[in-house]
Amino acid sequence: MGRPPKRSRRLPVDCPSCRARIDGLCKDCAPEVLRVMAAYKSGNRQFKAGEDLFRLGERRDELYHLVDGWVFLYDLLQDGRRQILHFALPGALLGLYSDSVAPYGAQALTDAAVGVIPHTNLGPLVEEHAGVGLRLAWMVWRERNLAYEHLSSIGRRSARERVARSLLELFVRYRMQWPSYCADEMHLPLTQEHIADAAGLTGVHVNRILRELRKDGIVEFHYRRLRILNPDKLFDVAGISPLDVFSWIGHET
Amino acid sequence: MGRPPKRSRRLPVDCPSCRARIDGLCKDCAPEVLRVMAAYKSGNRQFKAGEDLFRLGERRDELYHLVDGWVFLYDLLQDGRRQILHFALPGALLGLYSDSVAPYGAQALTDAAVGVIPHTNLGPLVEEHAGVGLRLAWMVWRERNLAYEHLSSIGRRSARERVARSLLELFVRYRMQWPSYCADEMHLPLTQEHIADAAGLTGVHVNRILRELRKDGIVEFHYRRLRILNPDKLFDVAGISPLDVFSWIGHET
DNA sequence: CGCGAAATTGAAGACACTCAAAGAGTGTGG
DNA sequence: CCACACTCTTTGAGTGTCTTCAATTTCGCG
Repeated sequence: MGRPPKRSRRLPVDCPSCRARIDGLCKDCAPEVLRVMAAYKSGNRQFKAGEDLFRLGERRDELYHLVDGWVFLYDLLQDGRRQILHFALPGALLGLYSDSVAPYGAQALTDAAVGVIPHTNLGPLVEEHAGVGLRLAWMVWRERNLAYEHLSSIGRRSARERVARSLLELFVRYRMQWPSYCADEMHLPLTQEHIADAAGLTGVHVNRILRELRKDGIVEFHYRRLRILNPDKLFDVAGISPLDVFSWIGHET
Repeated sequence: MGRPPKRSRRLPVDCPSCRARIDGLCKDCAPEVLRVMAAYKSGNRQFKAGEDLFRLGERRDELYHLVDGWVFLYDLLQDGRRQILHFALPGALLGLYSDSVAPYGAQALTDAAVGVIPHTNLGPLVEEHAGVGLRLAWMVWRERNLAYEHLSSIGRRSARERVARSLLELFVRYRMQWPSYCADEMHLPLTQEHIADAAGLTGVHVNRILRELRKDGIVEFHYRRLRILNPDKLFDVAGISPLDVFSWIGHET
């Protein structure tokens, strides 16, 4: 089974054991910095699966540091069409800068836990540890690059390529969270509709594409279980070079 | 005529007169900070229209601060399909972080001028002026948001909506560069093919959409001349609230 | 076991694409 | 200054991918 060992969704009490250290703001931080970061947090917060962390157009004066669970960012048009912009994994920064209106919503796919940092603390935090500002910029920059790739996928690729790319991205990024874990299968807490809304397609059509991919022995995604049958072919169908994945996970190349 | 007064494309000699102060790294900086920033520059550089600032997959160890001219970022697939990711205006940061491979190319649409900041200077710069790190993060964050809106447009909107949105965005963002300037017409240094590649459509289809929009008296775009005939209707067709534009230009709402 | 949400399949139609050719505009060199 | 070459734009006809609508089946959960 690809399912990771069952963990409670409670927030870790202290930063040193926090999973956001794998890829979040605190990655590679000296323990001393961790203590400082903790000082700038105003608290923690839990969300249930399906719950909105914040909605389109809401005001927020805090930054969420996702510590556990899956969250997706989405845009909603007047008539109900939905576009999923990003799937956020632990370590992601979900809030906003400055006291402005949210240009997108954020919804929990699983139970989720976040650390809360008020915006007003951001200035002083960066003042005290200049490296954090750069780290912040770097994280946002990586998200922007992911958005750009996503753009390229939706704008210029066929449905088959798009679906393949979505699954591949999710698989690779998830696997980075569990470096020691190794399997061709995982629990992916999405419906086909989520994939469709991320890929700019309809649920019906995603279903047909998945049928093809399954028939071709490339990948299976069925009731929240994702299994990679033929990785090489998957990269091929997605039109992606294995080298590209380094940019998803923040490696230097 | 909407054409701005003819300016030479030479780089300003000193920061205080640089146009990147309108919306770039240096916006709202104290004069003292400007002097410091200048100290971290390694020099300036010029590019001709049509020239690549850098190509997909190239390595760069410097950051470009666009000072004058239009540049677009693009992705290129194996088979030649092109996706335009972003149109950059003066003030934009074009380089990369860290010594990594460029995930996209950048090409000048007009003659362009940039200030060059080596990556190795970034750490020390931020060390000296912590605010710059935050400003950096904020700029990238805004670009990410623009990418998200773009994503939503391509993924969920009709060709008509997409083209309208592209033109509207370019018009509004350009106008911000010339706050005192006011006209319903501008020189837009793009072909219909550029619009198509940005909107995820073909040039032929963009042409048909433009014909419709012209016939409906909403907007004209013909041989690099853009004219807004009916702003209200344009917002309407683009499916955009006038309030949304604030996020494009970096205003607080 | 039975209910609701998600997945699956079919048939018909729409929107955008491809291919192809002609017309308009721009720039260059004679 | 005009002519030629080139790029960009425009238009038509036919095609294909993806959508829409609707019905049925499967799955997870109480």
